[in-house]
Amino acid sequence: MNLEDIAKKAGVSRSTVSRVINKEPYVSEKTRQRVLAVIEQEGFSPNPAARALVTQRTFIIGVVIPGNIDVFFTDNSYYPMLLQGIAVAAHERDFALLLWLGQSHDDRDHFTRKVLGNRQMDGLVIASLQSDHPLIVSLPDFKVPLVTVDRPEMFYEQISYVTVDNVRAAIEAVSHLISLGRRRIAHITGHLTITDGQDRLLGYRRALEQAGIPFDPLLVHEGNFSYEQGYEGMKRLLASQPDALFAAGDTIAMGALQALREAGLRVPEDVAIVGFDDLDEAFESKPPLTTVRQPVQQKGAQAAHLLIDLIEGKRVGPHHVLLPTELIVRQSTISAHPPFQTQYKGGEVQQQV
Amino acid sequence: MNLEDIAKKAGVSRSTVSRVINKEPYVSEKTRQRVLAVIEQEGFSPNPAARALVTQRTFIIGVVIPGNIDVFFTDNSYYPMLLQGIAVAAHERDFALLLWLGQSHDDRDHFTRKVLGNRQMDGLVIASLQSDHPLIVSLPDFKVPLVTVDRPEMFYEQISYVTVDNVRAAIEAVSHLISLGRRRIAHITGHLTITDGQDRLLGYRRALEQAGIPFDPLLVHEGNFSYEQGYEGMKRLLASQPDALFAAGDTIAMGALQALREAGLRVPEDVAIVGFDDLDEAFESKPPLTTVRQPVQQKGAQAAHLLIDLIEGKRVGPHHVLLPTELIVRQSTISAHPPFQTQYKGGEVQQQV
DNA sequence: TTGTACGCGTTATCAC
DNA sequence: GTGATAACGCGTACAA
Repeated sequence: MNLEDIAKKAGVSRSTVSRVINKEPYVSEKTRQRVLAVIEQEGFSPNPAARALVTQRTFIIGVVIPGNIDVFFTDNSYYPMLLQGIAVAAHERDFALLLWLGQSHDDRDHFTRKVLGNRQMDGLVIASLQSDHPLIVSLPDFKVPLVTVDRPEMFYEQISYVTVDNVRAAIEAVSHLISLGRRRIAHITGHLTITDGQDRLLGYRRALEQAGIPFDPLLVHEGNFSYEQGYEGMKRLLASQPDALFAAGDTIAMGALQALREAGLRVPEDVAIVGFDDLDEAFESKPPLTTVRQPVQQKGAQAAHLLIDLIEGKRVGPHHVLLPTELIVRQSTISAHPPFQTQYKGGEVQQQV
Repeated sequence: MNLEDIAKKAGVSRSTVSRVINKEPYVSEKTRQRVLAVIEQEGFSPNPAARALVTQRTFIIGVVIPGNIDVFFTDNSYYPMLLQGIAVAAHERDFALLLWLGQSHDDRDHFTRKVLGNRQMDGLVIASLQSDHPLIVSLPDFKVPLVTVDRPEMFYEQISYVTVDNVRAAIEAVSHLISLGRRRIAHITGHLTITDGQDRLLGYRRALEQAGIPFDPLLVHEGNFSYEQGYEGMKRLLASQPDALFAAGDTIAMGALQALREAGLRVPEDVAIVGFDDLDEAFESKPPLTTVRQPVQQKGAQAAHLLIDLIEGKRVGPHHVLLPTELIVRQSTISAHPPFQTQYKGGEVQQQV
C-alpha cells in the first residue's frame, strides 16, 4: 500500500492524497473526506523512509547516556526517571526515541563514532556528559540540534542544556546543616568529571565560606555517586570526626549510612546527613533522609521539548534552563525522637531485628 | 555527499562505490582501496533513509516496555539491567534501539497504535507484557519479527520468547524454606497479569504440595512487585501468623521486611524471607536477602540476539529460551549469629542507630 | 570487473 | 483545487 494505491481507490491523484495526509490547504472538504475514508479503511500510513528521504526529517530524537555501565546503575532510578520524562515529552510531540547506552569504558571512541555517524535522528538529548568523554569534543560538530541534561563542562555557551542550580542547592543543603549547629561538615562528592559533581562541591565550599567555617580538605572524599564510594568514603572520613555529611547523591548517602551504622554512630545525633536527588530510597531509608529534591522527570521532559522546538524552528539559539530544587527535611538531620530512645551503647551497634 | 560524489572523486561509477560499501565481491582490490580512501577522507556514510527505502531494512530494533509508569519504577533496577543487556547485544550486531515506554494506563490504546503503526523498526523486543494490555491481542498481527522477554500469556506457542523457569525457581525457593522447618509459608505475589507472577505462585503451590503442606489462601497476598504491596501485604498476612515469606520480587521483600521490623518480628528467627531477582538491594538489605538470582542482562542480550537472528534469517520459527536461575542463600533465611545476639524484646523493636 | 538504467514511496514544483 | 513530473539517494538486475 502506497500513496498511489490510495489515490486510485479514492479516485484522485497521488499529490492530493499527500496533501490530505500533510494537512495542506487547498483541498476541498469533499475530497479530503473521501481520501481520509480510504486511508482509514486501508489502515494506511506513509512510508517513513521515503518521507525521510525527501524531507530530511525522521521524527526520531536520540537519547545518549554515555556513562559506562556503573554510572547507569549506581543511581538506579535517576536514569529511568529521566528517560521516562523524555519519553513522555517525545510521545506528546509525536517523536520516537533512539536510545544510546554507553558500554564499557574502552569502547568510548567506538561508541562516539557510532552515535555521530548515525543519521537517523533529527536531534539529540545527551545526559550527564563526563568531561573526559570523547563525545564532548565533538559537541560543536553535530549537524543536528542538541540539548544536554546537566551542563557540559565545555562549549556550554554554544549549546542548549537543562539542569538545576546545583551550586545554590548545595549551599542550601549545607547551610541547613550549619543552622543545626554542625561545624565539621564532611562532603562525599559525585563524579568530578560531571559538572553536577563539581558544582555541588563548589556550593559546599561557598556555604562554609559564608558561615566563616574554614575549608578542610580532610573532610572531603572524592566519590562517584556510588553506594560503594559512600560507604568507603564515610569510613575514611570518620578519622576526621565529622558531625555532619553532605552527600552529592542519595545513593552515596545510603552507603555512608551503612558505614556509620557499622561504626556505631547515631544519625542524626552524632552525624547528620543530607543527600541529593530525593530518590525512593531516601524516603525508605532508616532514618528517612533529608535531601535536595530535583525534578528529574521534568529535566528530561524539558530537554526533549526544547530539543524538538529547536528541530522545528520554534526556538533558536542556545537556551539554558535552570529548574528549581527543594530541600526536603527528614529525620537524618532532625531527630523525630527524644535522645533517650536511641540505642547507642559505647561504640557497640545494636543489631536490627 | 552521496554515492555519486564519491564515485566522481574516485573515478568510478556509483554502483562500484555501492559494491565496495556493501562488501560485495567482484571489485578489484585496487579500485576498492581507491574508493575506500575517498570514503574515509570525506567521512562519508550512506543515507539510511534512501537505503531503507530500497532494502526495507532500517537496522533498528524496537524495545517496548508497555507497563505503566509504576511498573517501570517499582523494580527500579530490573528494567535498566534488561535495557543494558539489550543495548549491548544490539550494539554488537550494529543495530540501533528505538525505545517505547508505556505511559499512563488510559493511554494504552494510543500507545499500542503508535507502536504498531511505526514502520521504522526491523523487529521488536517486548518486555513483561501484561495479559490485559491491548498490545497482546495484536501479537500475531505484527509484520516484523518479535521476541518477548518473559513469556506472554497468549499466543506463546507462535512467538519467540526468552525467560527463566519461574515455576522451578519458585519451587526451589519455597523448598528451601520448607527444608528449614518452616510450615506456615506466606507468599506475596507479583502482578498476576504477568506470567512471571503467575508462575511463581504456581511454583509456590507445587512446592507446598510436594511437601504435603496444605495450601492456605489466607497466606497469599496478591501484590504487584512493588515495595508498597510488600509492606501492606506483610502487614495483612501477619494475622495468619506466617513463619516464612516467599516474595515474588526483591522489592516486595524489602517492603515486607519493613513491615516485620515495625511489628517487632525478627528475620529470620520469626519469619524467614526469600525474594526473587537478586537486585542490589537484596545484597544491601538488613539482613541480606536470600533470593533467586535471575540473569536479567542475559535475558535482554539473548532476546536481542535471537531477534536479530530472526530478522537476518539466521534462525526461523518460534524459539523458546529458558535461562537458569540460582538460589542465593543469605541471612534472611539462615541467621549468621547465634540467637542470643539478637535484640528482640517482647514485641518492641529496637531502633537502629 | 565495471557501468547503465530503473524503481523504491514520498514531497515539492510546476502547470492547468 | 487538482494533477503530472522531477527530485531525494540508494540497491540491483542487466548489459557490456
